[in-house]
Amino acid sequence: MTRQRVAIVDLLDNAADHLDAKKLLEQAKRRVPDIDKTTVYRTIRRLRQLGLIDELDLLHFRHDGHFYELAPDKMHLHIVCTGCGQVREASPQAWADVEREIQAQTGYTIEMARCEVGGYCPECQKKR
Amino acid sequence: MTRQRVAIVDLLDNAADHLDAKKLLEQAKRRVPDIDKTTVYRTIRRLRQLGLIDELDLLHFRHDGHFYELAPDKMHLHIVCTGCGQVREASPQAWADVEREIQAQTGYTIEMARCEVGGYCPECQKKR
DNA sequence: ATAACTGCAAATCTTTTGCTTACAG
DNA sequence: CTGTAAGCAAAAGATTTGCAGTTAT
Repeated sequence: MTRQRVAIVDLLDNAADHLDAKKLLEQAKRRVPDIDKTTVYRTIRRLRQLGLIDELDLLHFRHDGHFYELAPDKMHLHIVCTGCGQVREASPQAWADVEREIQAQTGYTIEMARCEVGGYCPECQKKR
Repeated sequence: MTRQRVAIVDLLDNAADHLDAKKLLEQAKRRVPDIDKTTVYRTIRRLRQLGLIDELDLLHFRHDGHFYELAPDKMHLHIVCTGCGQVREASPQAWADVEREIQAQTGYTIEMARCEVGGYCPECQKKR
């Protein structure tokens, strides 16, 4: 295992918010100053192929690139505040039902799901 | 209303599958041969700002760009077959429940949602 | 040893911007 | 007329590829 990979995985593991490739690179540089963006992208791709991380867009609220997070064992929903851009996650209570219904309706087996919701957080609702 | 806009809106309106900017350009060229990609992108942006079309990624199964569809009145889920890439839509039955639960859980008001699910369609399940 | 991993530069792809000309109301 | 839209070329941002040198096992 190389130092650069350790750094990237570690960052994803301990990230407070969702990271995109640029932030990942910036922060990894603190640990491995010579790390290149290519390595970041290559590592992301591997981890994604292995199913270890998930890719998000967060509704492109900030930019058109992608964000990454360690693949959770349970499906969850990302909710982006259209006012302040803050991202929250809702627990997957309802998801099991949705999944069952989709399977019944379409005959598909569900392997993965990305659900991104936009709305106003309680604070931003007051300001309107 | 310009000819190029009519062409683009018309294509989105009558599209059988989901279109990305490139396909939109190709197909619009049949009607307005000199139309430029810039016009396509600008029109897409306007329509999106007006809330008339929705942007999808379809889990980036084909590429990292975006797909567009006329904004439906009811929320629905896109389900992409991981085997053959075919896209289906599931009706929004379950969505109302999910939405209610998210609102209760987080206090957010929900303005929009994009839900993309990956799995295997019945045909591809047989082939495995 | 040797196969996998890295950095660097250049290429590719999608989308945006600046500017000048053309068109619709 | 007058503002809005179109086309063209060039720029910008995200991601990938080719290649030669380096590192882990």
